[in-house]
Amino acid sequence: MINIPKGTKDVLPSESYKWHFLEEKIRKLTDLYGYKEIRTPVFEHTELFLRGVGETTDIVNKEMYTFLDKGERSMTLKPEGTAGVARCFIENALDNNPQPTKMYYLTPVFRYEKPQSGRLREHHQFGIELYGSDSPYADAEVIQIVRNFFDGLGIDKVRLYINSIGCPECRKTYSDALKAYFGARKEELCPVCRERLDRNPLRILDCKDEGCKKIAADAPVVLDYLCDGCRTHHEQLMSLLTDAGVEFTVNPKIVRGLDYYTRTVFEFVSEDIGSQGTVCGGGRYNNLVSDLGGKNVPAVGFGMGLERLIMVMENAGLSFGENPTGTLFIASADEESRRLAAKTVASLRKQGVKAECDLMGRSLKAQMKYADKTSFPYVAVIGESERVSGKVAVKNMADKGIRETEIQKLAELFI
RNA sequence: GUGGGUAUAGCUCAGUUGGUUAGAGCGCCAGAUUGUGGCUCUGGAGGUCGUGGGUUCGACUCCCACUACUCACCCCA
Repeated sequence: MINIPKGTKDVLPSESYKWHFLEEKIRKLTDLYGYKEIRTPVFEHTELFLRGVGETTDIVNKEMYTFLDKGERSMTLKPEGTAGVARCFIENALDNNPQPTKMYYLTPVFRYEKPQSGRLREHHQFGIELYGSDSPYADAEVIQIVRNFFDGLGIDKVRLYINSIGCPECRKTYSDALKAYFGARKEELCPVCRERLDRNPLRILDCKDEGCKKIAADAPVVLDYLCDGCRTHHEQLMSLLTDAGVEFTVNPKIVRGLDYYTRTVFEFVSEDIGSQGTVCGGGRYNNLVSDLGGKNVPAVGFGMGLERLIMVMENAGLSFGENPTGTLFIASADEESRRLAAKTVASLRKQGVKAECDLMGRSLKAQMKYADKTSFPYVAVIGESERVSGKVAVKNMADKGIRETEIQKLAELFI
């Protein structure tokens, strides 16, 4: 018995309609906002993520699915969606097109983590990538897409938190301030944070350790250290969100785990799905394209975890639409009639009617049970008398109503 | 990587201080007089009781190890 790899999930035939439902919503939503789908490979050169996501991040350090291919090249299954898009943008010189470039993706992503509720080794993300604009209007549009999407699904208990972590210049002064502040109280920090002090003091703000939390509460706030450009950007974004009626909470402690972020960062968090409550995370990454060797192209976007989104929706009892069923089941009353049933089904399908017949060699009664259990709304029985008369009764399974018609004209009832 | 919890049928679970052929409900399959579903009834299939050791006359039950699942930390979607 070979079972499923740790941290992965099968989507069973009885559940795939939920994914189709979301994917359909996503395609309509992105079309409404003018975003086109971009598809990039599931694996890339490892180097792309080292440079794109950042070598100090946990994702790159200990969570990547990296392997050597038969040509001894180091490849990595994508741990997030943005780096591949940036690579593609540069490689295809998409900045030569009218800007901005508005893209979305649906992709599996892979991280070697210890699985728990809401955290898998393979999960799926819907992401938005908006390249070419440094305007806060772009940040606002991207955030509004998420809120609009949630609204359309009936999700109301997911809260938006925003922050600005500045540009490399103001982040440096802030980082120095943090080092000074935490450095003075180094002994009180947890061991992990003592390590972080030198490499990435921003992350201390995010620590869940009670002692660290207390100290972090009075730490310098990044928003006080923003340069004029970054502060203006942040303020404009907030007023644009207010104009749009998008509620948000400024949380100076959100930092995010990917190095490429600049200025705006945001998270949409649910309280109801366990400790892994972030359904959507994103922000601005103005230096990613240039860091990867492209031109100086600013960008903003987000990634949304679809498994977590489904958890939120199931938790709230929200609808994924109907699981589609067939329309007409044609049962056969005897062996002689199977051929006519099969021929009739084939003809109906050509005319676009979702028709099925028995493939199990079952009795008529068992065929009826099957049609009932699989929720066919209509059933027709073909037997000796139907073969002779060429007419058939179509039964409505819900109200037992019967309609007579010629076998040849069955399709007319359903078109 | 660090902790806690749990492992008995496809699913949800019983299994009495260790004692013969391991049970239920649901689901699945087949029947309940000859061509009609839902309700009811009857029957059937399906488990090396997570794996490997140990204790014992005897282990699903007690002990150890391993593995898997799960929740939390870390991190993130």
